[in-house]
Amino acid sequence: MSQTLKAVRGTRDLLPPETALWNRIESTARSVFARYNFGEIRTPVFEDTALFARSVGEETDIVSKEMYTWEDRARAQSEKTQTLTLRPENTAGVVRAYIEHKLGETGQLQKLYYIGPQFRRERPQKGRYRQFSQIGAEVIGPPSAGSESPLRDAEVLEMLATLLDELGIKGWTLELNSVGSAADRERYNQTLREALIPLAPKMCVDCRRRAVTNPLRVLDCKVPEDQPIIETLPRIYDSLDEASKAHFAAVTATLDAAGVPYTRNHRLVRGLDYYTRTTFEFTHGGLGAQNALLGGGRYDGLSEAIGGPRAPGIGFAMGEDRLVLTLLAQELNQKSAPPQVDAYIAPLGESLNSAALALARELRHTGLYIELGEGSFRLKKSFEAADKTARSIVILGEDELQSGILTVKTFATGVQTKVPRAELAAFLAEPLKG
RNA sequence: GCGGCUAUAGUUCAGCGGCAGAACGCCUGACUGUGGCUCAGGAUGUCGUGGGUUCGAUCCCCACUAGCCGCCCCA
Repeated sequence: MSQTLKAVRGTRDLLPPETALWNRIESTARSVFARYNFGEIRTPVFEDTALFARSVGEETDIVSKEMYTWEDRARAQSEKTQTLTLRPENTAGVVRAYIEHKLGETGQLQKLYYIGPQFRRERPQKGRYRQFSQIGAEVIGPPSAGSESPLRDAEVLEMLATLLDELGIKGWTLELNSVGSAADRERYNQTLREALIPLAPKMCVDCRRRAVTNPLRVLDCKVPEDQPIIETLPRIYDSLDEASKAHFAAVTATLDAAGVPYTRNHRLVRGLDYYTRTTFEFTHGGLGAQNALLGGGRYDGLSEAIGGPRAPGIGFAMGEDRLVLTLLAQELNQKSAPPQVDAYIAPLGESLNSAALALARELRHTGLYIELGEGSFRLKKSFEAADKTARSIVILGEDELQSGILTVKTFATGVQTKVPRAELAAFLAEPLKG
């Protein structure tokens, strides 16, 4: 019994016409990033495992159980084996590249974006795949370049609001919080742990476990009965030092001035260890449990954590798969787009096939979108095929070839006319006719 | 990693312990160089994979695989 080979669990093929939507999303993102003076960075799909362990955090689920990791065998005795990992996210790779290429030495703020596949070995669900694509950007640089300024946070958030609007995402929400410095966070963790000692026994089993293992995660609990208790817990804002409070106030004031709507979410504590101060999520209903379109935040200590110079930064990662799902759901109610193909060339008889390709070549060189039929088709079949794929049909029979005057029928109007070959391209290029 | 639901035509899905079904799509013709609307006809398939029960399994049971939903976590 031969097994048919299939895409492995959690991976999938993207086919037309959906790939057109992916391209639209990516070109929109590139266009917005360019206007904000971001340049593209492309880092390797795999990296030394230590990079992720030291940046994302040894204890996070991502690193402890979701990475695709393998031992790269040595090819020579002098070569050491290395433990490699398919990147589970891209910020670590970008910061590694920033350090490796000494971009901090330029003294300039680095504004970098990426679009590409990431890999996590999670249980697949709708909007969650083992190979998934993220669109992300990072603003990073030495403090002297202004990399710590709350203006940078606000600008990134304002850019994201612009991007989601230009993509046509309706009804997004920006949720904003601050987790403070690494020290603030540790202090809060301790405060929370203590506050939970008397409360945890009244909460769900997961919270009882989290109260000990990872108190911050209690804030994410969705069990309705636990909500009143969670509301009484200390808020992270009260554990922030004055500088972090001031930073957060400046971010919100700048957003207010720019007219970017947001809601404060005291419970928004992100899972990756490297986040400091500002953290945020843009969410959208209709994605089920995977309601986050994108998430991000500031990571002022990340560069140093992986052996680089001080290089504060802020960035985000957007789930491209989820953008596609959201846009597809929105477009369900809209009528399908008209065919992009300008004309379908129908040769009448196989002897006209070569003349048809020559004509198609001529028209395509003018920039027209042309589909080429097949001379063995009966004209009726050519019409049926043309009507499904193109806005018009160009009939190429012996008469047309001899006279140089082609027969063109426009489907939208049903009008059929004779057009000299020299005028054909111009005729087809007019939207109302072609 | 855990729990629940699901798997039948290209697609969306019915179905039943005893010949494999519908709609849409596809093909052919009515119409020999004219599509859409209509009418007539046609083909859809290892019923996810492997085992078991049974005279007989697409149906019942088990395992596996995959998808969906939730948990964990996260984009």
